[in-house]
Amino acid sequence: MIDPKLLRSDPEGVAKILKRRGMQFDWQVLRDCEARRKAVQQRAEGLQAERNALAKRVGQAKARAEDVTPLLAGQEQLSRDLAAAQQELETILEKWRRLTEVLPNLPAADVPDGTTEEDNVEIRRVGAIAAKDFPVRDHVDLGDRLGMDFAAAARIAGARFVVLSGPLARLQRALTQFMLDLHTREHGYTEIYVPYLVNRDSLFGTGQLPKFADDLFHVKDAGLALIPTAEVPVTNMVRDAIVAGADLPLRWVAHTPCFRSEAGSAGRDTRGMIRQHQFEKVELVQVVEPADSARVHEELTAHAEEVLKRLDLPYRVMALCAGDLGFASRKTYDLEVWLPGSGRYREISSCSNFGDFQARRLNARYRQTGQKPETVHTLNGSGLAVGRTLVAVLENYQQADGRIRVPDVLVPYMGGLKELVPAAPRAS
RNA sequence: GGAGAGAUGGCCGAGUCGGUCGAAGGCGCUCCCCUGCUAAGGGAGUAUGGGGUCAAAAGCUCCAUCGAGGGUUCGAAUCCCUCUCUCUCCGCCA
Repeated sequence: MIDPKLLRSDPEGVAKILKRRGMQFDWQVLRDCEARRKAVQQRAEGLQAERNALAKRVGQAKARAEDVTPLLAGQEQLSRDLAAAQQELETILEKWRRLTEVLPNLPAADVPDGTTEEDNVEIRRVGAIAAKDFPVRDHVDLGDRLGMDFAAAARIAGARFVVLSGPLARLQRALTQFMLDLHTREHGYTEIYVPYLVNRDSLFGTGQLPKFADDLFHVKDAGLALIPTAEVPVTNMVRDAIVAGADLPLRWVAHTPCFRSEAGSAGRDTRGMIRQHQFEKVELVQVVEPADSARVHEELTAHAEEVLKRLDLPYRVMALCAGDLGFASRKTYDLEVWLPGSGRYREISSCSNFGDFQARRLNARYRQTGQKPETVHTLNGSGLAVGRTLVAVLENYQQADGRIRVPDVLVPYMGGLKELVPAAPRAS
């Protein structure tokens, strides 16, 4: 939610900033709506004050056992006027909500200009891409005899699911454990376990609703949806709360499955584990004081990068341009890992500073002792998307014979196993 | 799933037959006094959001909010309805 005070006082200025996202919106409608709101609210509140004063006089008269009928004369008209004014005000407020809750966050000043992915700016590249002296395979080919089974998943559930078995299942668990341990032991995050089904208010708070309902799996009977990311339940920890200033920053790390309908991406990334309806993710969330959020955004990104560094996976950091920013974000860095199988970098983490945008929708505040409550800032980032990390490990650690070397940091998590060995080709 | 009880300010908790209740009291917190330090004590203050006034802040003032939504009424924390959540007992169960 954009600060309503800003929206009311300078809708044109807001429209100008949102234009950087490639977004046109009719700010004059907002301005007119606001002008009417002010007039009607004043009228409605004036009538309410009148009614309250009358009720008070009636009460006092009754207490003195006086006849109250003369006082009640004319109140019918008042009731009708009041009801009409309130009705009108409600209509205007509803319109205001409808117009403003779909407005995305304002990009930070240092977000690069641009309209599409193509305009994102590479900030840095880390890790050398190892030259292979054999034909590289992608994770689907490699996984085929390691326990990656898309056919079984299709039978069980449908397209865009996968079954992992044996060492691959364990590798996924190892990656998860490694990430959780790194963030809890070295980066100061508290591990948190949360619901995987969330209600409408939670989805509204983080910005998935009302605009992006189609991206979710809904459990209609229960009025709930499967989480598309742990960001939703974790960030909602502070919804409708006033946190003590001394308790900030809040830092949480959660491992959850994520569920996405991928409506609108039919035909895209249909091969392999890159784009699934269900995938595992380790998510970092921070709730901080406004003055800290820009710095924390850099730190949180570094925390996610550290996972890639320790896995020795080559990656680059991209600053998203204004046109490519997510709905709720004021600034985002994407981490893209090198995938030899497709010869390109692929997003494996997205680290965003939401400023006060989510916090406003969530009504999430903090209070310094003796001060007024103030809106917090929220941030999050994948640390990392586990499924895609698994893909990256397979493709970057493959050997000429199809074996996968286990990254050093994962060996303890694999019970000492140093190599994944493909099963012999099936005799058929 | 069955039966019952409840939801009030940062926390606990009172609200009588609906009337001057944004709400007693306590705890906590803030400031001041007292005190060699600590402990104890005395005093004052202490919900949130919005509108108006103001250059702005302070102040003043108005409106809303006693789980949420609707209703009855001149007037609802108090009465009625629906929903959500919590608790107790029984049943079932990972």
